[in-house]
Amino acid sequence: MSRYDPAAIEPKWQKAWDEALTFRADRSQDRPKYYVLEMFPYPSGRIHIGHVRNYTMGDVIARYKRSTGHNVLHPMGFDAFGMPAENAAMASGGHPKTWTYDNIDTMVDQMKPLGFSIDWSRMFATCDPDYYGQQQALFLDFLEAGLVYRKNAVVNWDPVDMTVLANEQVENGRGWRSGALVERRELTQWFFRISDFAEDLLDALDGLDDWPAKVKLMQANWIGRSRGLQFAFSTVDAPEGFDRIEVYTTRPDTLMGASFVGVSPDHPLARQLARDNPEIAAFCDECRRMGTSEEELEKAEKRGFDTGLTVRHPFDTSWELPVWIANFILMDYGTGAIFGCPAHDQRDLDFARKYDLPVRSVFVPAMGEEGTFILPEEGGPAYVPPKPETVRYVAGFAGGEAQTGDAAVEAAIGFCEENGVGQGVTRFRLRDWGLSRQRYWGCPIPVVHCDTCGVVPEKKENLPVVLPDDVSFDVPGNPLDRHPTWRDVDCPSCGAPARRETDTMDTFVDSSWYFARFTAPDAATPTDPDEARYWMNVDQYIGGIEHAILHLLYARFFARAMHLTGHLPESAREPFDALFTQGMVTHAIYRSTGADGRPEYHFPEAVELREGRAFLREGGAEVEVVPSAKMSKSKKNVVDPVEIVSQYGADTARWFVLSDSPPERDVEWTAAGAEAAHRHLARVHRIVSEAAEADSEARPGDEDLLREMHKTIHDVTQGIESFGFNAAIARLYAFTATLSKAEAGGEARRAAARTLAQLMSPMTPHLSEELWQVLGGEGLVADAPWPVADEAMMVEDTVTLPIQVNGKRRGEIVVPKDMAKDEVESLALSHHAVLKALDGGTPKKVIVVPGRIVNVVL
RNA sequence: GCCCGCGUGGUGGAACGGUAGACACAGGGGACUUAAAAUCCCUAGGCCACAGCGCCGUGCCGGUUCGAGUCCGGCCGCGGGUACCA
Repeated sequence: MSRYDPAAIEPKWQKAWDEALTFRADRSQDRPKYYVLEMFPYPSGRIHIGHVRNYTMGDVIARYKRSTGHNVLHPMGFDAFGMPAENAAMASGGHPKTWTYDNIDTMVDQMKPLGFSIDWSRMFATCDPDYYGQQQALFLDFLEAGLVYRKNAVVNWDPVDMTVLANEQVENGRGWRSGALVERRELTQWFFRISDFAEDLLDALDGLDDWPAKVKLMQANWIGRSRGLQFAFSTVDAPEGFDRIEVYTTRPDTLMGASFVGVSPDHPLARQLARDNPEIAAFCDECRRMGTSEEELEKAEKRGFDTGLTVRHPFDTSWELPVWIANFILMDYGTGAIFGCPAHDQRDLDFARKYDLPVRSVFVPAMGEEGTFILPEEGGPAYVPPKPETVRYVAGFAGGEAQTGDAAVEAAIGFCEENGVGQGVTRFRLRDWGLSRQRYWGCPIPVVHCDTCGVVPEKKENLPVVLPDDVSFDVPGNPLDRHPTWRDVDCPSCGAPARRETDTMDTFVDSSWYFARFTAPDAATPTDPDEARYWMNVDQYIGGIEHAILHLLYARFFARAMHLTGHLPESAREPFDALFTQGMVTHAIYRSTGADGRPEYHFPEAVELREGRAFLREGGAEVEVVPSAKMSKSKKNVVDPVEIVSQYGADTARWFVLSDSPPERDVEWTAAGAEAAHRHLARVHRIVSEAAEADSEARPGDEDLLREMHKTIHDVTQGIESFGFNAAIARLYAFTATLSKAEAGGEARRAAARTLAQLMSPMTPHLSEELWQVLGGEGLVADAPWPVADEAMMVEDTVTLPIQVNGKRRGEIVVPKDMAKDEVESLALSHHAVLKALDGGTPKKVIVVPGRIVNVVL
């Protein structure tokens, strides 16, 4: 009997699958199709243990679906454009292209030994001119369909490096390289009209039954449908053209609590005033000296500037409100102007207290619920109850005195419409998607700027517009902008000399349609209608929760836009039927304090674990253990999958990343856990090999073993179907133990062993092929039909029922499975623990849940 | 700040509202061995009068229920997202 040797068996079976083209996505047979997709990786350089977990989950599904008779599409590619390649070029002088393709080569070499059932013939990278050329064709079609337009938008501008910064490149309001204070600068940029689809993107969430509820909720909140009132305040003594200030509010019922009007520093009125008031100009400039991220804006100290102007309250023209410019009002949302009601908005209250503006409550808690309520005007916090809650209006103007916020809002809108004060409108928080990036390593936007014709789309026959190779990164900024010749082209319309657009596309564009391209990666058009109709939708999409909003929303928009432009069928407007979001792989951090008092981190290899404590191998000093931290190179708590595979084999790595944690949660990688997984696989190898050689006599334990086998088939199948991989694996551990201890004959043990090998095959495909062969299975286990549990074989005759007294467990009884309820009840009542608790009395109530529990209530 | 999650033994975790701690790691004890490794077996939430039909226990406080880790409300801590990181 040979010992378990993954180094020998894994390459052997990978070769066998390759030669048989086992995992080619093939639609020649008339079977149902199944498309499983894991979010493709960014080619950072090396695969990460998190990738292993992500792709193993997809692989389990892919292999399982193959064995249940599906034509499976399971592709892989690379999300290859983006900033890290340019950063690497700046740091070490290479070229983003070489850096990226070298990384892809390395990562493919690292992924293949893991034995994923991927159709590698479909692989592409988004930086392949063939892929981005098709993306440019999509852009032109979207442009023609009116789905793209240009407008001004603000970016983070580094005034020293003279370059645009990403939000993550802004640290505490300063450029990460130059350290200069970041400014906001306006540029003309391209936008996708995603907001036109806001309602549809929101409503269609209801149909996504196999998406996590939390993701749908996050998307719904992001899209943010709100019902409110749009109206105008008329101004007093304002500059010409500013007779009215349009505002939008979701709480028109609080109009009588208005205490000021606020406008964004980017509001036209603020800009107009800044022209001849240097103080206002200075204030607005200061507000603009801030990053563009919502987080930064929201967390910044709320500041304002009194313009000296006033507006009249719409219900009482003698009531004047001051107009302030405030740094927390976004020009992008609503009309860029609000009215502040400090009593019912904490932010407005903070603002009012800071600048000594009036506070006036509009409503108070409903009768009988006041408790220790303190009015905001008397020092209490802003009173902001949920809108469905009933409150009592003390300064209402529409609807009853006691009503819910929702009812009051509707009544207020109705009142305002009747009196010509404003209109009820539905708005969305979702903004159009700005896709322009002032960077080199991205998909060029295929348009030309001509002095006579304006913005002219490139002709499709001239696609792809290819990135030039001869660029340098020795100075900051976009190399396309300073390239000597690349910009110079003839206008596609009039033929006169013109300039190419040098902005490239947001990398989210690249990842918004790759799933469609996988269905026909070599097609001469973005998709092949026939292939798309067959393979779409993605039946199961798997990826990180960090993509819950942006990537998934953009992809949903793209699928709609691709349908409108004829690239996807109607049925693929919602491209991902089921979504699963997996957790991270974490690892302990080993930390000590260096001579300079700063933390020093140590690689796991440098540390020895004894009795739960950690010591340096070198010198033996004890180090601190910080458990379950996100892996990061700087903290030195990374685990290299290549190391794990060479040490234990791919099957061990695959088995372990699935075994210890539910897939949606984080999993902590521990060396001891991997070791144990490996020992278990070796044990399985030995037990199965023994079973293969056992004699063929029938034994009394046969029936027990086979019943356990059918129960295992049932549980493991359920586990895989419901993403309960860890539970499926726990079941397989138990069944292995049962098999090893079984007093069963050779035939039963071989049947059990064959089933075990098969049930493990999605997780440990190489070992399973090997065992399948040892047991004389026909062909490849990868091609064998999935076993089906025989329900009749699973039935147990008796069941153990816990007996509770007042909800506390006091004993248990073993009864026939189908015993009548009253019989169970009388049996339970004669249980000694119950008799003692009753002490001669009678129970108030006896609850019998058949097959579950008995609860005696005294 | 705002939106969304998560919190259970020494550790990772299991548990259709129904026996809390399955399965595994680390620990303890034992078998085999000249010895070790490997393998196998047993044990294992805490507390106590140390073994009982005992008490306590799923981040904290309160509620619903015959029964709550699970549902509801409020807090605390950690993580993800926050529109130019992917």
